[in-house]
Amino acid sequence: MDEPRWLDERENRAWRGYRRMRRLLDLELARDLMQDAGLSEPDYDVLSDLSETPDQRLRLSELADRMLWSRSRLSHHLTRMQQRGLVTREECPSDGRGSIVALTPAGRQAIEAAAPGHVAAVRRHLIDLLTPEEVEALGALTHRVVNHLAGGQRPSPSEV
Amino acid sequence: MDEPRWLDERENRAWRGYRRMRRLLDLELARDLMQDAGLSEPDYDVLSDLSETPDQRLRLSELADRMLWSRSRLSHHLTRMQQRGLVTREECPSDGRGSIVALTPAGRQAIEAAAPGHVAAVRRHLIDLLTPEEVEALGALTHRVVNHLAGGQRPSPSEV
DNA sequence: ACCGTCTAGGTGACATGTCAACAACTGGGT
DNA sequence: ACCCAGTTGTTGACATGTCACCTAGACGGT
Repeated sequence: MDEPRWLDERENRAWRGYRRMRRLLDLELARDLMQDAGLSEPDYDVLSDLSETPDQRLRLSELADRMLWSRSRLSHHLTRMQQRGLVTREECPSDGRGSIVALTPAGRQAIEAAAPGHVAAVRRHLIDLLTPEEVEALGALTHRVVNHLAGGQRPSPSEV
Repeated sequence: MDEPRWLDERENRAWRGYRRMRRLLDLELARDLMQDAGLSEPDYDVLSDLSETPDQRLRLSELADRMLWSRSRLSHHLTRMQQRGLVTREECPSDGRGSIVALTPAGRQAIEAAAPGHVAAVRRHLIDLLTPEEVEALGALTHRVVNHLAGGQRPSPSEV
């Protein structure tokens, strides 16, 4: 094994900064979201993805793929959200194995109540702290990394 | 409540890209790390922080603060790592309540074996995909956000 | 129609993280 | 010397995520 190419000072700064930001931003956004909407981040993501869909409903596996979650994780999480009345499961007419996840009125209400505050928090703690050039750069760079990772032959969490 | 300022297209692209990258990068790095070193990311972080310290040992609360972990989480995790022989707990001479976490030889060996591959993975999936300007921008932007979040009166996870 | 194989989703056991409560100890004020 | 509020680290109960495995249904080849 050759001597590895360690990160230089600039690279290290970026890498550490990224990880620290990741952690702090997560804590902060999760805290805000829980306080003023009673939702966890995973809750919010599920509701958000469902609400963006024309019919407010999605096949479970379709939702799992969009979220980059395993089917198992999603199934467990849906069971909990279902018990809270935020979503329901319906039979899939075209596939007897399938299961369709649908937003309930309470779920719709929850995401609509939560969204403005959440977006405001994202602005306050991230977006509005950046220059337009930085927003642009962040968009470009993250998409490049995502394409690299998604394009590779890495199994998605549901295909393991 | 006024109509919130939703994210425009560019902002949305940055925000979604960030979250997607976050998730994919995490899966990939965790996978690699587990496969070729038998360590989880949290394991790696603990070992890494300890190994960077002059004496290979730290007060538990000091380590928790550096990692932005709650003391509880760290304590639980250390118990597991201790059972695997990667770290030990020592009494703190200056404070009877205190506990000092120290790297064992096996822990040192584990981090030294894991580090080259991990750094290579970070390069392969992130750093080497970016232009020098992007690395610089990522460093600058993340540090600004971190200062904003850490500077605010947000309680750290150990102070809740 | 009947296989054999694959896919969808669910389940239980277990690993990990969170939260509140606790005992042991510190350190300043009196 | 003594109190007492604050800090340190641990613990147990519980929430969440992961993994391996299972059943039911789909679907192509014969």
